[in-house]
Amino acid sequence: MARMIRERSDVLPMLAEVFREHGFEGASLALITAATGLGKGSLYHFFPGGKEEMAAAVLEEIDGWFEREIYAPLRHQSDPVIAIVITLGAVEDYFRSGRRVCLVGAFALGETRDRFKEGLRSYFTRWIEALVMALTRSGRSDRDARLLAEDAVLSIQGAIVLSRALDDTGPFTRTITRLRSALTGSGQPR
Amino acid sequence: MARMIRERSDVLPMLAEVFREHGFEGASLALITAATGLGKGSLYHFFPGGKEEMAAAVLEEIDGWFEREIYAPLRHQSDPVIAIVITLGAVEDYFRSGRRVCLVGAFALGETRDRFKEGLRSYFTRWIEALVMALTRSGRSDRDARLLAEDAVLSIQGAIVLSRALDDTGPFTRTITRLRSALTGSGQPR
DNA sequence: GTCTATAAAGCGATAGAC
DNA sequence: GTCTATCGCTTTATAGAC
Repeated sequence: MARMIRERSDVLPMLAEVFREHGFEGASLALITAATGLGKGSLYHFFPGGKEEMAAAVLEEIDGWFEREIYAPLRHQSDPVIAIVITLGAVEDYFRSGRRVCLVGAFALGETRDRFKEGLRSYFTRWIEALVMALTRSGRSDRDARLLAEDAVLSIQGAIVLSRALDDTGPFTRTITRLRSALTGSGQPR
Repeated sequence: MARMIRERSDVLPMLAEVFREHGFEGASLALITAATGLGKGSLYHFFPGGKEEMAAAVLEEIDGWFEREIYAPLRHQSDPVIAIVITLGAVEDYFRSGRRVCLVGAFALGETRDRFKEGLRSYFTRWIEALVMALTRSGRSDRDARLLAEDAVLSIQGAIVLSRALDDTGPFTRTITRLRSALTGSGQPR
């Protein structure tokens, strides 16, 4: 009977999954209480601002995860090529090879875009900037690094869309493979 | 006073825009009546199946547009390279350089995915197959054509996501530029 | 074919007991 | 901190007048 939830952060992963699967509008309080096991009372105790605060908290946690697991290694790990390969693998796991939606990307397509504007912009620009840093450290020109980084981030988003539409992880895994070679090679063809 | 709407197809473009801007769940009948100027009575007269039938009809119209303007030229136009360049331009216009969401892509991310499963799959596979046909006709190997086509379609989807998140058409237009060169070149670097 | 009125259900959010 | 009960509003959908 003892509820295992003492902190807000304990429910964030479950919350995130509901938003990912149903979107912001689709994630009803009914679905959220079912997924978290928490009544509305508890939910509003942790998130007085309601659904909007829940979604904002989820975005913040996602942001923290990417900062820690992806951006920081890309920026600071001594060998930038190793950092690229490792974080590409982490991204593949995180998105379950395209089976799992990127909440930030999904929010960018919906009317949620304006509501969480700054969070979305920051998530993508910091990802791109971290990649640019790794790529320039690995010897690329600024211009090359920038184009490559933007293409990598957008390709991952598109790969999720396509893999989900086709219900096939192929597009996502092939994209990761292509990026591994494109980002670590010295600029040759695919 | 004379209402200008005599056929179902007259409302489809307005309907499509509402679904694009608000998603399936977010597109309430209230928003739809406002956007189309039609009362619920008329709406249910044209679409007895309600919102689901409206969305299905919109998807079908989108499918028809792409079949006509994109897939058919890629498959049959005498010069495949010209077909690629022309359809890339049409795609750029259609998505307003990334300002306009791809409804099919957005549906693939949401819970709408299962509801419209066949439509989504068909839209993307036919796009990819048509591109494969143009690329092989232009002299690519089957393997090359397939990888290139999948990458092109998914890059366009990702470019929309990123352009919307950053509120900047740059990623989208750069992606079209990159694809123009990657799909019409003979396989060199970017 | 279009409208208004209305039904029935679900929504997010709040209050208050415990 | 968690629950249930409830409010007020919006939702989809239907009925029936015109």
